[in-house]
Amino acid sequence: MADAAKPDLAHGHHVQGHAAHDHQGHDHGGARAGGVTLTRNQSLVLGILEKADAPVTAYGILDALRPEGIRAPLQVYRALDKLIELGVAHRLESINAFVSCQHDGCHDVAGTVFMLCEKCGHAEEMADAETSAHLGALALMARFKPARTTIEMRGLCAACAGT
Amino acid sequence: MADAAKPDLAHGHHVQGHAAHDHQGHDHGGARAGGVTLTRNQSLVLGILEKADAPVTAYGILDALRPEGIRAPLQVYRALDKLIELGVAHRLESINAFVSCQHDGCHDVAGTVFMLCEKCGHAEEMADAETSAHLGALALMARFKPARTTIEMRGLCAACAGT
DNA sequence: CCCGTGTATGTTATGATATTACGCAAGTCA
DNA sequence: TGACTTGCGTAATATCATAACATACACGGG
Repeated sequence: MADAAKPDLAHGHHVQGHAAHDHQGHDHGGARAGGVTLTRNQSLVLGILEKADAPVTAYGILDALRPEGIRAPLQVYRALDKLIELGVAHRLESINAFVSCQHDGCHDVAGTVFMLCEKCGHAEEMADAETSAHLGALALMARFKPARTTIEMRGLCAACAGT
Repeated sequence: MADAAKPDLAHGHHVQGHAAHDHQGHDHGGARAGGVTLTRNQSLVLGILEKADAPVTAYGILDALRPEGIRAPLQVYRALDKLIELGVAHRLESINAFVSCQHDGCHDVAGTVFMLCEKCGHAEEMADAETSAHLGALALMARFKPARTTIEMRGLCAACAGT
């Protein structure tokens, strides 16, 4: 475990503007001024996602972090779960990959739309309030209580379509 | 199933109202009056999907069809690919499962919305033209050329939410 | 102070989902 | 006939995800 057993203060990543259950045991000594301080693993995983210019698979993250001492899929999946719960990362269901949130406050919006280019792999995230509203209305009509909503379009991005 | 193992000419399943490439080699003797006659494997797989009252995974289908002689995942996946291409089945990306189309002409509509109950497993399919239009507009703005669109809401259905 | 609780960690093993590679059979069509 | 296409069958493998178990640390109550 190299140096992972040593919680040497501050992990670099902090998450702000998050209005969920403000309950965080074990904050590893980070400053956490109104936000949440990520643990080492969470910070490492988020770092990979932010550095990447396209979605990354869990095993891709794992491989990227092996030098950092990450060895098992679970370590990655657990960090991802947390990051997603915090709203700073998203899971792309249709391609089994993950991206960091491109906005700041996605946790609030349920109508997050992804456009995934099948040629270059680029993922573009957008929030569309209207679509969100329509889906909400649709759910209401069906008396369905949505917890998580996935909207993903796969196709060709502007660059790859040559438009 | 019980009586499903008897392929006495005609595979039982025919698909109609489909406007795709009307090209079908190898039709196994089925009548095919304006539609498409499915092959034995495709018909078996579609049968499972139609009989189920919830989405079924590929391996679930495989297990269900072992008595019919289906032995390998690939046999199922190939049939599913074709059924999806024909528009008579859908893949639910967020739960890695498959359903038969609940309407008749889904192949035309890009705005197919699924509501997946996480408690009872029920999948409700609806077509929402407005959502579809909004997403289309969004794509147009981004100059994105969508090929396939996934819209899935997970949560609780009316019955399970106790509303 | 000690202990229960909650969260995070690390490891091993396994389960679940999906595809690649190869060869064969049968229909279509020039 | 021979090239082409579609579907089928099998084996092996690749990819994605979780279960089960044990340890560590912070917090707060008794």
